[in-house]
Amino acid sequence: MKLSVRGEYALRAMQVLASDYQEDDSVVRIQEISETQNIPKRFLEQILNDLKSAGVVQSKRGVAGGYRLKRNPNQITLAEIIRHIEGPLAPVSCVSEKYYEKCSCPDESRCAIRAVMKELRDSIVHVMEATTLADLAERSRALEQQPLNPHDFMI
Amino acid sequence: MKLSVRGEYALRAMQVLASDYQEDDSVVRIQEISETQNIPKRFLEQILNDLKSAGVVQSKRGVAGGYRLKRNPNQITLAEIIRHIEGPLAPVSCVSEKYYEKCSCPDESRCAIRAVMKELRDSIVHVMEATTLADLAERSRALEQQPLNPHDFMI
DNA sequence: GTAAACTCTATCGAACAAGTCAAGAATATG
DNA sequence: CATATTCTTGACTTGTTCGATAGAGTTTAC
Repeated sequence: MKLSVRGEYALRAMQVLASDYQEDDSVVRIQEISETQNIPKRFLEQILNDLKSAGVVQSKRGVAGGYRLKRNPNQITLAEIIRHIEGPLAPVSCVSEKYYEKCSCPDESRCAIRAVMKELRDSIVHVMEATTLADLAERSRALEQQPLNPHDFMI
Repeated sequence: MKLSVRGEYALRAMQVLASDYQEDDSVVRIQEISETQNIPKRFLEQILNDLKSAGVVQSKRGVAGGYRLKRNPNQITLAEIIRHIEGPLAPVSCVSEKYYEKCSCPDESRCAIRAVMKELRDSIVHVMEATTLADLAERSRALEQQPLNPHDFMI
């Protein structure tokens, strides 16, 4: 049920771009993201490139180059990012809406596990579609202004 | 966000044992599970063995041998099975209750992504802890009695 | 005692994940 | 125009996991 490191990096990078998003053409360098987020630069290059082909970000080359979101952060959901980087959100592909594949069980239409997995899928998709990069940026701003919460050290 | 095939097989096998569960010592042969569920027999052996060390099932050797649940199906949740076979249910380990690990982000306590992942974790855990093998067996019985639903062919 | 079943350990190939590298193309700036 | 800076592209490495197979051993019903 885990997100890959790749997917996690993608979300972190997109959050940076979202927080930096402005209507003009300002871009953020890979290196800057890499340094502030502790993400290996070469690896991040790949990820941003994927997201470029996916139409999530756009890039500008050369000295003052870098990356920026292609659309307004409130138009980009976490679901979209993860689907591009990781594939289906569904825990098993026989309940995936976008990447459906038949499974090996004897009768899919009467499979109780499948019914439960459908519920699970729905709740995962619900969270991921409901959250946009704009939400993320806003929450991030809110968290930055709060003092450190000692509770967070006690997980 | 996917379940491994191993985890899926584990759930399917446990569902069989749950449907067959009786208070006496009756067991189900590996081969029978393997055949009805289309699971490679040798592979299933490994999985059942894991679940035996985990205390979920018990085995009986010899001619009339096989496997059975060690506890009543209503005492075994899907969460328990998956945790033993796959590890953490949490999408990232920095929000896992049972397998917490620090992540590489600059400030975990103020990480907006982490906050969202926590919500996601909670909804996943909620579904998986709420569902027991007894629930699964019951739903399975209910589904078997229904006629085929044409809607299921239109996913 | 023997055949049927599980037990345990080892191994395998393929795929995938995470990360690295190098050579190339575009561009702002002096 | 030269150059340093930055993205681009694609290949490559290294380690791990996944799914599966194999074989020798153990237990038990009959």
